[in-house]
Amino acid sequence: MKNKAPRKKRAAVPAEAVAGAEQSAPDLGAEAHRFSQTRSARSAEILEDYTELIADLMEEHGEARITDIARCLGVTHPTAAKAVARLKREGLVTSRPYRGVFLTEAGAAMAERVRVRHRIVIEFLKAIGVPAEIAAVDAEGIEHYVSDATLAAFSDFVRSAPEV
Amino acid sequence: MKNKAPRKKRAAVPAEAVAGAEQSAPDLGAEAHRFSQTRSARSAEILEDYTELIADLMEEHGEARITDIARCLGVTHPTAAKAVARLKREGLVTSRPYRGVFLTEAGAAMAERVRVRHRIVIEFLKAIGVPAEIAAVDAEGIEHYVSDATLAAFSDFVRSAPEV
DNA sequence: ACAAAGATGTAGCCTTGGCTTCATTTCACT
DNA sequence: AGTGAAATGAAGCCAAGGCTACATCTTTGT
Repeated sequence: MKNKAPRKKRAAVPAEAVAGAEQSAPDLGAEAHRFSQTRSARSAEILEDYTELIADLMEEHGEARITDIARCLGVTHPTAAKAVARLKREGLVTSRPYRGVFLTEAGAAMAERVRVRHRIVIEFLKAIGVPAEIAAVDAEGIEHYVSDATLAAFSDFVRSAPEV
Repeated sequence: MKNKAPRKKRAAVPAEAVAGAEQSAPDLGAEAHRFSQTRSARSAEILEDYTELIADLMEEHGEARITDIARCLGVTHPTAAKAVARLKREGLVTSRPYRGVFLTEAGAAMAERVRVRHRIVIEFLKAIGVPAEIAAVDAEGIEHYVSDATLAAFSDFVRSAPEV
């Protein structure tokens, strides 16, 4: 074994002197930690999108079919099927061969959370003057990265400023 | 060839009756299109993160080293190296073996755009009452999904409401 | 000058999210 | 009831972003 423990020599970058220089946390990795969180959110994005969509489809038709899911998301059906398999592994949905997809309790709970968040983000964007169509697109990406604190701020804003 | 052209029978879901039912566009795929855009943004996220970070590091030390990049992002060095290789392929950076990484003009331009956007998003979040540390984390994810229109709205808001 | 430490490179593996192609099952309709 | 279209499944490919392990180059320090 050669390089195991992290050492530092040379012009080791302080890591606080970078990018988020407004923070004073002296621990190496304040930066890194932030990005880690973002990475986690990133991997949850797709799960959330599928879950939300499946909830919508179930509400509309009582079931969500792979083909519909795929069409709504703009992907091919094998892609949707693979994602559903993953959702199943994670315990968010159930499905039987050649049958539709259904949310489990956990899945329904997640869908509800996601839907609420989604709605708030869209309303908020419109409230600050973003055109509805653009708000719809942006919200699709933004929603996955909005923390509870930020969501609360969005919500407060919408409530306190009905028109802008 | 069997299933080639898309046909529809049975209970084909209208695709507008779902999720974003606020739009009236009758073309199949209004939904899908929105998600496609989000997917594009998703794949650009990492490029933007790296580019921005490299700009910061270059500003601080005149060069960006793989190890520093990796540490700041909280990934291992081979991961950073692979990403840099991709950035290089895309013409955003240059590098020579065992030497640092440098932004090309295109890379510097992207970094500048990203930095401006990043700053606006953070200022905006703080302006609506999100605590600074949380704003920093959320901005890291949100920034990649903010359209020009939304960014303008953010910017306007910050200017018109210095304190909240 | 040289040895050790640190930085970089290389190879290979995993997972995920895309895709195409082809096989199989269901379903709607005559 | 039977058939053909549509839906689902299964296999296999690719790129990207992670990782570990190991090899090699540079730099530091004595």
